[in-house]
Amino acid sequence: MKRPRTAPAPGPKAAGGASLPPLREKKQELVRTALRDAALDLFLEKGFEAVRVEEITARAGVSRRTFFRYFASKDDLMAHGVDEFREVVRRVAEDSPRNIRPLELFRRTAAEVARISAAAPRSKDVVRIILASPGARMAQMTRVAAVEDVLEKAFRSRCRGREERKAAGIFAAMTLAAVGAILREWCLADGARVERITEQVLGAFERSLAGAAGKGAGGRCKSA
Amino acid sequence: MKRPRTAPAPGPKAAGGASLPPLREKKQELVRTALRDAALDLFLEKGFEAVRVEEITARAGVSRRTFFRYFASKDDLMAHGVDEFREVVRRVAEDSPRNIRPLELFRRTAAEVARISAAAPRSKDVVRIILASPGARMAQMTRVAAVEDVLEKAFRSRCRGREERKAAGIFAAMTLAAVGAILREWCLADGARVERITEQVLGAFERSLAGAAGKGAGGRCKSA
DNA sequence: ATGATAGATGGCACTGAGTGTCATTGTCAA
DNA sequence: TTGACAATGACACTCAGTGCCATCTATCAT
Repeated sequence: MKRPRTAPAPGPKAAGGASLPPLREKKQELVRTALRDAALDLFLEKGFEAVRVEEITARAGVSRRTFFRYFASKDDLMAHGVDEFREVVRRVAEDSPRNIRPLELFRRTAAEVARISAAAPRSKDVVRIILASPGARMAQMTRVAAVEDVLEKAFRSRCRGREERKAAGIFAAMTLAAVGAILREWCLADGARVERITEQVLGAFERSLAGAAGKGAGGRCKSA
Repeated sequence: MKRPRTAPAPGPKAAGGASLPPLREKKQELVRTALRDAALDLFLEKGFEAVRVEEITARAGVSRRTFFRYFASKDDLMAHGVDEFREVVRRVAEDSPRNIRPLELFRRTAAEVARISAAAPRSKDVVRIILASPGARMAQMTRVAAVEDVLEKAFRSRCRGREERKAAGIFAAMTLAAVGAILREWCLADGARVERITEQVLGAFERSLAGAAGKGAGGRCKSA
């Protein structure tokens, strides 16, 4: 559990876009990736929960204290890049016509977030770790929840009535779950492109939603 | 974060359904509810993250060590009764005709889980705490994830093709998100019955899904 | 170049969650 | 009553996370 006692942390200049001397920034990035690579390797070897911060820092060659200047917590390592999803989500919502149906916004957002996720460094390793360790899954979800709130707002503005806005949260959760399903299949499928998997999963979902007979294997039509 | 170092814990006879002498069981239940009530009150007063276990045990009149014999963690307090959802989900799936569409199973499961949740002791307080404290929300999600896995299996058996089964996870997440939305509205709505809120939210969602003009307020028909 | 400055690191001590162990107390059944 | 066993409290311990400060190093003005 997070214990947000007081201030954020002194640490490296927070990487907050602000201009920073070149060599310093280079070194920061070096330490950050060393830490992250060491951690991901260890998570793959021993499972997320079995790895202590001390082991990570030992492998990366920095002190325990320095670790917490780069990452807020062990969980934070699993959430790398998740924060930028907030912007992605906002952008997709803005770029989409104002009057598309929620289901269409769902499709676009899920596809885009999945695309970005898959392109991130060591993305398959991250998925593998999450599939293997419940703790890692939780660490992810903690961060993803913040994205869900932004997503919910986006969906709210696409729902017509006051009543229907209450369902925006369901669309938001659907979207993130779809991303999860896509990434999982993409990780298991041997070398397929994300775009293909995305169409496959999203298509399957929409067919199941409609209840119409799909073109897929074993698709018997059975009226409810 | 959970650190599952070794064994579960010695503690009270684990409440595992096994027959236990009457007086012992009574006392256990007394301590458990004292602990839970004290915790919930404190969470409402100060927010989930600001409450230390020590404060809870002080108010309940037991030692710190005893707390961890009744609850695995502070988070565990927020997940009271969530575990039984697994059984509820299984039961709903079994009681439903084999050939209903996933969307119908979604509706039935969400409605039933929401009904059970609302009937739990102090359920509105729990929702209130979750709405106020991000940490409490996470604590819930951690446990709910286990239910999601059971739910996913249930949905998988309702999806026709091998391809469509890949979408089962999306239905599972949808369902739990719907429960969350229902409970939130139920908590905000003044004294309305859960059943009414359930119909409202689920109906709104399905209308939004179809994109057809609903009967609800402000439902203009707008073709995409 | 050189020295002042600001940022980065490491070490240490501290809080708080969670766990193992054991002596003590209380309940139950014979 | 007494022996077996469950529950409790006290203590010590591990590990995550944080504040503080001394030290080191890159940057920049002179």
